[in-house]
Amino acid sequence: MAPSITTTHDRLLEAAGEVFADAGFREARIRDICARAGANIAAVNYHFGGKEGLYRAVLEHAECHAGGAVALDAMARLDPEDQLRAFVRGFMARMFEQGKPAWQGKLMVREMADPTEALDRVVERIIRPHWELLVEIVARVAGPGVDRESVELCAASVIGQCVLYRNCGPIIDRLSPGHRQARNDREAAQATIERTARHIADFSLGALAAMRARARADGGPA
Amino acid sequence: MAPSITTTHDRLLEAAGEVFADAGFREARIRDICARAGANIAAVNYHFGGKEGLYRAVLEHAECHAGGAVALDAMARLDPEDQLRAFVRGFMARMFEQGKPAWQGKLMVREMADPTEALDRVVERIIRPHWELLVEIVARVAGPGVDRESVELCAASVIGQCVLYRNCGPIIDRLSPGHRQARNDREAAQATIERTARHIADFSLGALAAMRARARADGGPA
DNA sequence: GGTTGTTTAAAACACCTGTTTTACCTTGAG
DNA sequence: CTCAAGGTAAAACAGGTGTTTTAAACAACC
Repeated sequence: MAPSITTTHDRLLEAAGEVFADAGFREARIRDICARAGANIAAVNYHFGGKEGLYRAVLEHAECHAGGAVALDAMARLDPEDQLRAFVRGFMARMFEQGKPAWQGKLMVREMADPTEALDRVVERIIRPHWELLVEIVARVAGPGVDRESVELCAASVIGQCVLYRNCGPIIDRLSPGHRQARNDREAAQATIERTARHIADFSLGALAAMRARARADGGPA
Repeated sequence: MAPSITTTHDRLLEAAGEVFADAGFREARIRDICARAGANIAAVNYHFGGKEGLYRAVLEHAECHAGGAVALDAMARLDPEDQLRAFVRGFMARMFEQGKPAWQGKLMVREMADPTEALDRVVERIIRPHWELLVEIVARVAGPGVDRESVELCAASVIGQCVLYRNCGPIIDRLSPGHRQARNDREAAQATIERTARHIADFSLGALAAMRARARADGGPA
């Protein structure tokens, strides 16, 4: 990181965002963060009171830069099906992209795999908005005949498919070599993500269509 | 653990199995393992050469007790659809059950979330057999018109849905309170697992049916 | 210009965790 | 009984990590 543009406080925040997003809270080393920020180790304690304080600050910072991802309005004109496609694509992108906008997604997934003290805050501020949006979309796709519990199970199914690729990359690479995510080739990686997102959306839409049809068959004539 | 029934070597292996399965390799503390085994800390190094050696020994031990879970033969008489249901139910059970038979499943999922040096071994000896079986089942359900890559993506979708509930329990509890997994009430937990497994199987079967229909529509007339 | 409060830097600290050492105990053969 | 070998126990060790201390550099103000 360029140590010239901002204050130590801000450089620390920036560097911590990257490191926490990539390594998670526990595996992140504050010596590493400080090295990237060109700051002294004691600076973390001085400015943020400790590693946890720094993590909380990064979360707050990430919340501000949430962007318009969690906006149903932006997709209001789309079919529910296309809304789901857009959601999955956006969700996947957030998990794999590089740069600041992706922090939120990565931190979210990290907190899923390995919760910290800040779990409640992360759930309420970051995860729940995404979740509510997805549930809303799934409910529309599934149609009115499907009860809330089933809708939530379906939403969880969608999330599960997405998260797998983030958390189990090494195993997927070994099991399904053709799917190897070219880590260095940005374009190839992007294409793989795109393809995977399309599969997840299609898979889920197929499932939801079946569920809708079944609900109609069950509930309609009754 | 009862320190009376076996040798220190075996008690250590037993205790390590539990702790590694529940906490994962990194989070497991050998002091904790030794306490459960009623053994001295130095015993780990004496008998297994270190924490990693102990982990490898546990894996070997778990491989022997694989049981007949990875047997397509046992389900040969079922429809492919019921084979998938059986697979999902068995997979979920392995991840959540308590006791020795569940080690393998838990270690497998742990290695997914947080790989160790033994990843290659775990993949080849434990994960791949399950994977090949699942791919085989999915291929049958999807029918001959679906290519291998799509089948593998679908298999990954199934696994992703299952693994989510193991790795993201705390978040699911918070997002979907109705689904709360009663940790202490064995029966309620069992019922929840059963219900979730049924959902995952139905969801996936719906998706695969749609995919099969589409493949037939695309490929048949062509 | 001196003083005061803020920020930075280097080192030391305390804690946790896997490992090693050292001595002791138990056992079984000769 | 003696002694050698394998196993066990307690303590010390070494490496890494977050934190604290101490002093120095800097900036703003009277």
